[in-house]
Amino acid sequence: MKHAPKNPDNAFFPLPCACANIRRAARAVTRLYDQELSGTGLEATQFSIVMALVKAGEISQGHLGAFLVLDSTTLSRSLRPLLREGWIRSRPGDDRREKLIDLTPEGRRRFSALLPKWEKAQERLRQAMTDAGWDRMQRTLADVTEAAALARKTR
Amino acid sequence: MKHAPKNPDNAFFPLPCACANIRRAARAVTRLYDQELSGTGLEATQFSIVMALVKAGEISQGHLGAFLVLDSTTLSRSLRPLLREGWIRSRPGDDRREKLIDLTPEGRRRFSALLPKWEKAQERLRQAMTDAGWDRMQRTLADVTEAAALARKTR
DNA sequence: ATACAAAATATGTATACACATCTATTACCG
DNA sequence: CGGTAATAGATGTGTATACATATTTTGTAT
Repeated sequence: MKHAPKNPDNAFFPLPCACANIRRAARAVTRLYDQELSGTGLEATQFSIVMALVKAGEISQGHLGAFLVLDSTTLSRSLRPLLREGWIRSRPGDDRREKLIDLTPEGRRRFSALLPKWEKAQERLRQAMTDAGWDRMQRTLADVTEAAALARKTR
Repeated sequence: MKHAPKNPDNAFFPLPCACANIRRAARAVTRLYDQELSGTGLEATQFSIVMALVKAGEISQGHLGAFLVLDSTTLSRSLRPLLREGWIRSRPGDDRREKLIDLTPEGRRRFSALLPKWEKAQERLRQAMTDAGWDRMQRTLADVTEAAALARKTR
């Protein structure tokens, strides 16, 4: 039969460090969403990028990075798989330093097709929390993102 | 003189996706802490690991991973820089499959020495939020970590 | 005692992310 | 207009992270 793992405990003692806590939470949530998105061709990160593009329409790499709080040079490489797999396309802007990113029609279609899987992940998380907890979370994440971005610039 | 960047807007429209939001928030917070920790020899992630070890004392790689919601195999490589730089040490456990991780005395000392920098980061974030917001955040992060871990296993 | 299942970690592979630095382009100032 | 500073993005380098797979060790059923 199966042996019990040595560590059955399931407690996530909060650390005093907000950074440690939020990173840990992000890993936990990412794992859940990735479990659901597995096999769709998109993982959590790229799903986020595509979703942002659905909202934003054609947008420069820099603006996309600013919105996602992602270094724009990081996007240089993060966008590659999406380009390779035909989700997005790019063209130079009027300002020829800029690169404008956009979804392909095919990317838009595929995104719609996998929305149900995303919703399932979202629903699973939601149901593991209270409604109040969920709302608090969304509000808090907006707050802390704003606060951290502000504090960093304020330096 | 300096030209204004084309994108002065500072709004982080929340996305419907909790995963996208928490990952974005984690990036924003990590950047802030890294700014403060810069030059200390530890970045946010490794700081978290060391802090966890301060709390936990000697602990197996697997248990450490469980606590941090980090795949234990990921730790195989994440611990390398800490070993290399003398923050931690390891030895085999009684169960010789296990590897027990512990801080070195030197690591403990260095950690204490850089605590003020960490506190400064924490303080900067805190002051960019309300007290209520801060408390809500800590509670929420505990909630969502627990919920995500639960939901994932429940599958 | 042996055989098989499960656990702990290591390694291969791919993506995620930041910062420093480099290049090309653009903006501004005199 | 010409020179310099600032921006947008690409690339080098190093860490972060997951999962699949391989290896070693341990537990358990017969």
